[in-house]
Amino acid sequence: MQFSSRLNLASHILLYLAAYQDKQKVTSEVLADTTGVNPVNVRKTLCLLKEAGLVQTKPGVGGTSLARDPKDITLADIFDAVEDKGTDLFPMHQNPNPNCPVGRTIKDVMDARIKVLETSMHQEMEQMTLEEMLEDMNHEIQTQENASKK
Amino acid sequence: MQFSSRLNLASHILLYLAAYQDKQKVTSEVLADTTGVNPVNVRKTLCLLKEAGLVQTKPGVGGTSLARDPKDITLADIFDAVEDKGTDLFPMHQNPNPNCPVGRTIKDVMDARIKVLETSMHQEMEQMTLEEMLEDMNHEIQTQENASKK
DNA sequence: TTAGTTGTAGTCACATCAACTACAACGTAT
DNA sequence: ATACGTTGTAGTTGATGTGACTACAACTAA
Repeated sequence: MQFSSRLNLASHILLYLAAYQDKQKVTSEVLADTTGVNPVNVRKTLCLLKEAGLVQTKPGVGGTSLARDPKDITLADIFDAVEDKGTDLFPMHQNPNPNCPVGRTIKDVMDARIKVLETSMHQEMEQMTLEEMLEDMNHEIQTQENASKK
Repeated sequence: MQFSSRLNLASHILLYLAAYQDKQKVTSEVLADTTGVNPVNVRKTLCLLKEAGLVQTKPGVGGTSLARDPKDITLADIFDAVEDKGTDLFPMHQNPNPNCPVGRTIKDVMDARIKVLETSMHQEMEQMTLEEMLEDMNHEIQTQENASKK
């Protein structure tokens, strides 16, 4: 019915890094605090981001930082890093009847269309950079601060 | 991580109806046979399709038929009928820290982007009609038959 | 009244997810 | 050298969702 919350979690982590990595050491404990997610799960997600070349971590000493400039990280990169590419977005029911013409061809008919949907969604995500998201976030924070001053 | 198989199941059912409803009485047993899915679950999906005004069923006597012309049924109609519109495609992690500027704003930043993705996918689905899918399927069946004759 | 069907409640097994415990491996500071 | 804080990872637990299935009331035509 839906994806895991990992895309949102990973985006949260990367935005936090973009905003704070120069000001403090960002450990999995720190990220667990801002995200409200268990530090172990933070580390699991960090592993996926590291494998995808989006962050660097320092074993032993601790701390994580972005491996690329925020303008060179897109939501598609994050999606590909944390979502399992092997599983279909819309899974087929398992045993369509091969003796029925419809049962025999349904998979091909649906797969072609689902692929279009996935490609379209992926292309949209490629247009969304972390830098842009950071700007949006800062603007949002400004708006909130101004509102609370009044 | 993924949707249920209901979109594929519902599409299978509607394609079967489009192909066979004039030739035979299509009961949930018949649909269970072509889809390989339990008749009870077929009926549950049929209920959703009926509520959405895509099919008609005859209680007592039995049998299901399309309530609209295949060219007036899109994949978006089917999606809306069987997928729960209340739940988000990408759920947010539950407890982002409200005392952290990033935790406070992450939901707004992500929601805006996810909405773009969902809208884009929905618009693609609106372009895909059942009639078109039926043509594709018939073409596929033809291809298979020609291949097996040789 | 009988037969076949729909509509729906409820159980079961299984898979996935996220929280969590536990601990080995690592690197720095003292 | 060793103590400390951290990462990386295995494994358990509880919650949730899915699909197969049983059971049965309600319905309609013959």
